[in-house]
Amino acid sequence: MSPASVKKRISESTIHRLSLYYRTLSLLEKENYETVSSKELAKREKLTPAQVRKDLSFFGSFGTRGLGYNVNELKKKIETILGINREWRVALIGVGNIGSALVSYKEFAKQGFDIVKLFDNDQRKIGSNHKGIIVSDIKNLEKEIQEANISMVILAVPATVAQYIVDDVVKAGVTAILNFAPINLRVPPYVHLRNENMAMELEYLSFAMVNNHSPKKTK
Amino acid sequence: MSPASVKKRISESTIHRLSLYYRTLSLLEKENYETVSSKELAKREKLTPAQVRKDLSFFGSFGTRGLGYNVNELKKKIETILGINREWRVALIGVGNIGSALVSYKEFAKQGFDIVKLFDNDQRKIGSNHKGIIVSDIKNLEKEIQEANISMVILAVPATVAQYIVDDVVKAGVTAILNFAPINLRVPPYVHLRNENMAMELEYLSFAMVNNHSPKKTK
DNA sequence: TACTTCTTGTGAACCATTTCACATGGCTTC
DNA sequence: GAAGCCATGTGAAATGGTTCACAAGAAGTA
Ligand SMILES: NC(=O)c1ccc[n+]([C@@H]2O[C@H](COP(=O)([O-])OP(=O)(O)OC[C@H]3O[C@@H](n4cnc5c(N)ncnc54)[C@H](O)[C@@H]3O)[C@@H](O)[C@H]2O)c1
Ligand SMILES: NC(=O)c1ccc[n+]([C@@H]2O[C@H](COP(=O)([O-])OP(=O)(O)OC[C@H]3O[C@@H](n4cnc5c(N)ncnc54)[C@H](O)[C@@H]3O)[C@@H](O)[C@H]2O)c1
Repeated sequence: MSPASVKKRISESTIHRLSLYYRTLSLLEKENYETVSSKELAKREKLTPAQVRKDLSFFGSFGTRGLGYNVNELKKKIETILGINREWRVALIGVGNIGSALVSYKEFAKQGFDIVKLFDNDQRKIGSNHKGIIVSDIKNLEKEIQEANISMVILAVPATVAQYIVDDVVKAGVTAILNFAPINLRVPPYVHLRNENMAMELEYLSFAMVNNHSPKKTK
Repeated sequence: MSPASVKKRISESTIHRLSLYYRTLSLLEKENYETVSSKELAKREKLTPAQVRKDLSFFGSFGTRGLGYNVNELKKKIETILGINREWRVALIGVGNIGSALVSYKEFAKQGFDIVKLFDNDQRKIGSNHKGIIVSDIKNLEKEIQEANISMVILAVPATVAQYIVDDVVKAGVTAILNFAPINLRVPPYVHLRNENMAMELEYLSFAMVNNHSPKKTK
């Protein structure tokens, strides 16, 4: 048993798998499963039961020997671990092709990621209404981010301007950024940055095809 | 020296890093760099020089001792390794929010990923024109995929129908799929499947914020 | 209560990836 | 053409992640 207070380095893979478990547990809940074993969970994710148990064991012991895990209980535990048992106030910057798609996506809000602010620099877009949110002028970024109590930013602007905007976003006090621009952004060490890079996934597929690379897992 | 013919298990991380090197080499080329050292490349990717050299060494020896790598030459080598020195004919299924964004994205074509077919089942979308491509009826999927010589599919349909469509796509002979639906798809072992899951990245950020998790690298 | 069955939680073993460290060899200068 | 410099390429060591294997606990049965 390792309580949450004990600092241990949790690997990126473990966190990603927790996301997968979470999604599957939501499904199992809908299918009215009461309990689930590491074996069953593993089967659904194409992992080993030991992997599932080890992942969970980093955060505590949530199961019952001989029985498995209570679906609803484990789901709530993972929500707490991932920090999605709360609202995250998110701003989206760059209401273009990909930005608009993301605003329309309702699943984010269901998981606690509430897009409450939109920013752009295009006069035709500023003031327009997207899913009930009025697009703000990027000029007011710092002020409005602070007023709206934003803690995460989704960045969907052209790569050429991404670094400038990130600098402003960091100045405004935001410490978590999901970036869609295909560029290496510089941020201070205390800022959490993730890059979403679709071209990279296509390139991986291309490599796999050319080399007949048998994949072990799908990310 | 390990020639391309020698089969060796290359890790997913290595392939992803090759994508990063590729992007940086393209930039360096524009900045008129003639050569680049593993040190410089590593600095730009926030990796170690040894990591860069080891990654490349799996595929051959492309550098010159004392000098570094020729930028243009290495870029071409990586293009060959990744299999992006050719055209991939891609079909996109589901011309909704995210699908439309992807069709408009010109960078894919620049890297050899040519979206040449669109499919949907919505009568209002079938027959409409997106960036010069007429949306086809999903009913004709198999026939049109084969006629158009498609080898990759981008799937941007609701999770509820994704498995049915994947089954048809596989039947049509496609062996590479990039899936945006948040669901575990079943495919035969010879089909390459990658999942793009944005919620997972937000959840990672959430975890990192809550746990003050210092990231080592950004994916 | 004793016995069987089932599945967790976890050190230890195993395997993969990253980093180290240095011999090697090309390039330049004198 | 010898010497010095520099950065590659790569075995070996170190680190990190996954799987094994089993003790132990919970539930059901008799
Ligand atoms: N569209 C895709 O499918 C796709 C796929 C992968 C990556 N991306 C990346 O995502 C980013 C956005 O792509 P897109 O296709 O949505 O582009 P887009 O041009 O449609 O949208 C960019 C938006 O950013 C806004 N913008 C530009 N400069 C700005 C500034 N200084 N401040 C505020 N807003 C500004 C523009 O007005 C526009 O609304 C790009 O970096 C692109 O490379 C897009
Ligand atoms: N929009 C986003 O930002 C976003 C983010 C992450 C993941 N996703 C995922 O991407 C997928 C698409 O999302 P979206 O927001 O673009 O949804 P959407 O509803 O806008 O688009 C889905 C498209 O698929 C088409 N479709 C539905 N059933 C079909 C069928 N049987 N055959 C062919 N076409 C069919 C619809 O007509 C529609 O055009 C979903 O699985 C969603 O969960 C979307």
